[in-house]
Amino acid sequence: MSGSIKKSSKHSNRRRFSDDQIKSLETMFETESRPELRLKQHLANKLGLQPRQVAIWFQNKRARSKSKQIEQEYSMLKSNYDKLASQFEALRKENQNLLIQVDRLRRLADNGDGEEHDNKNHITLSSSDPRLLLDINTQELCMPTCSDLNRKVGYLEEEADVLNMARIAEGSLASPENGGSFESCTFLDNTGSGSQWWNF
DNA sequence: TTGTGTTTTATTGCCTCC
DNA sequence: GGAGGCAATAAAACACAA
Repeated sequence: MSGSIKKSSKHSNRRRFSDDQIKSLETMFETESRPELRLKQHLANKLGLQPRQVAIWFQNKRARSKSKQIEQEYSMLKSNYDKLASQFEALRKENQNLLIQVDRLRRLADNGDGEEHDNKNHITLSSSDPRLLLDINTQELCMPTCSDLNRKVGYLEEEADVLNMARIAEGSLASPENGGSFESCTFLDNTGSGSQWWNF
């Protein structure tokens, strides 16, 4: 009871600082946020305030400044987080679409429907490109093995013979360095696991 | 005018440093 | 142990919509 009255009387002569006082305090705060006692006393004399009031003003100002800084850091972190979240979402959707495609291809492979089986483990993704194989078990793209390509090469050789015959008929043979040569394929550098099918 | 939310000044209690 | 800083809080002053 008496406490509140006492407190009330304590604050009875409180006044807000004038604009000039605030301006001077702000200016000083910019150069020194924790001024020494002597500087605070000098500032108090200059502004007609108690040194204690100046000390408290700097204390409160530091608190305000700190919370403002925390607010700014928070909004920056939130903005970064939002960016990452949207990137993650885009990647997630892309991954989902790819999984759907893999699933579709696997079903086609299971049905033997349109896709060509090179052996029990692989299907070709493109009838025009024998290098693209999908491993049915791991769902990963992989390099063809010897057995994968044996029949494919035979098929292409037959096709090439037919073309050559046609060109001979037209009087123009294809140059040896042109077209269809497996040796020119850059992906050979990446083959591993003993798939040295290019020795054929 | 008044109720309500925000800002500013001031107090209190605790902690650290010398 | 005293001085000074900080966090939490009180309360006065202020802004503003209804």
